[in-house]
Amino acid sequence: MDETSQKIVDAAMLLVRDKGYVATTTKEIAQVAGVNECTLFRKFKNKKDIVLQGVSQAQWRANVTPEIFENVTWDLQSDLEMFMRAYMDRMTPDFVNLSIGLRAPQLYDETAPLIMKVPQAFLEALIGYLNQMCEKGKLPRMDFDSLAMTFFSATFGYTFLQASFGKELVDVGKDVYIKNSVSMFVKGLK
Amino acid sequence: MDETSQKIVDAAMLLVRDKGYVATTTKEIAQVAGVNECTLFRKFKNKKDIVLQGVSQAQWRANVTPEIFENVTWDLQSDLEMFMRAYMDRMTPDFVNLSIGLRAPQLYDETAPLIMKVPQAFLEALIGYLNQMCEKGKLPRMDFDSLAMTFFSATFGYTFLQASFGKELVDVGKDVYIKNSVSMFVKGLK
DNA sequence: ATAGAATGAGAGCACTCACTTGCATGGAGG
DNA sequence: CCTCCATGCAAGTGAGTGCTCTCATTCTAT
Repeated sequence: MDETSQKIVDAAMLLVRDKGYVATTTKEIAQVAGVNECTLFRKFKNKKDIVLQGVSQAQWRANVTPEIFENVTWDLQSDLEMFMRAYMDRMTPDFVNLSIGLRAPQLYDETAPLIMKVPQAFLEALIGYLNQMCEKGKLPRMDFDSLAMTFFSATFGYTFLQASFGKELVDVGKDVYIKNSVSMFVKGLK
Repeated sequence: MDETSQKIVDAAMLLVRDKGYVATTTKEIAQVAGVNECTLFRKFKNKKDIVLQGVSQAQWRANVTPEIFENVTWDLQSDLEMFMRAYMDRMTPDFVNLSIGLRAPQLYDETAPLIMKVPQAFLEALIGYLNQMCEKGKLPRMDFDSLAMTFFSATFGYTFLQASFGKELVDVGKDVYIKNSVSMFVKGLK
């Protein structure tokens, strides 16, 4: 992807994050990208195409990829903290808002599989990890699919709620949240 | 609120749920409500006003009110299950989608305090409950703000993820999820 | 130096948007 | 019977919308 196209994609994603897909106009994308409006349609088929190119780039999915969950130490507490922190450090409020801005019915069918890559990377890594911990004899056999879903929901839920309501809802900082919730999970998994 | 106005509000909320606020047109609201378009502007100031009236009604906030968390039995496992189930039974995918459709920047400043009533009702009830359980000597003293946030995040996160991705993500049914996650919480809280 | 590709400028297309206006109609209450 | 109020109807407002067209300009590679 050439430089101009990338500038256009970046501008589009910023605007979708701030105002949602429908409210984002091609005129404004061009303006933010610093190009003429008709250049958009020389490089891309239409407005939707621009955004679709964006979501397909890992950098616009907060770089949450399977690799970031690889550095495990086989200590349950510190590994679960690493999982949660790896997600939260990348999935900033900006990216939460972007993924909401992408939920317009006009594109959700096509963006959903890409957006889903993010939770999938987390869940597959975590389920794999728990199974290996079980094989190592460090965990009893349990319903790891269900428990991984609980742990990810707790991670995702906090991230989303903080991005949406901030401290107005409950003033619990990230570090405190990670520490307390992980240690409860560890106790609950034994 | 007279019958015609309520029909208009209801139609507007359905459309916002399905297509988002920006993509919802006044022409379509009128059509779904079965009234003439100009009647909308006789009853309400503008399009935004219609939706704002909607969010202010409890029935359009899934009827998640503090009262639904009152029937506690002071048994930790069954009470936590009741909390989670009371939320999930009401907060259907339709309502999840509605609250996303309401997140347009044009109204979010005004809708956020109303949407926030839902998580607030859950969290305040749960924090109060945990403190009382502590006073009764059934729980050790812990950081209940943080732990309640974990439990609500796990509840909200699952609800939201199921509404967004369904079984494609992880095929864990509601009953299994509630049972497994609550029993892990109970172990973790002791 | 020159050809070819990329881009800008500007006008314009058909269409939709939220919202308004003027007038006709119908039904309920005195 | 008459009045009044709610609503329907049709037309129209001006301001966008995504997208296209033509033509001029700039840059780069040979």
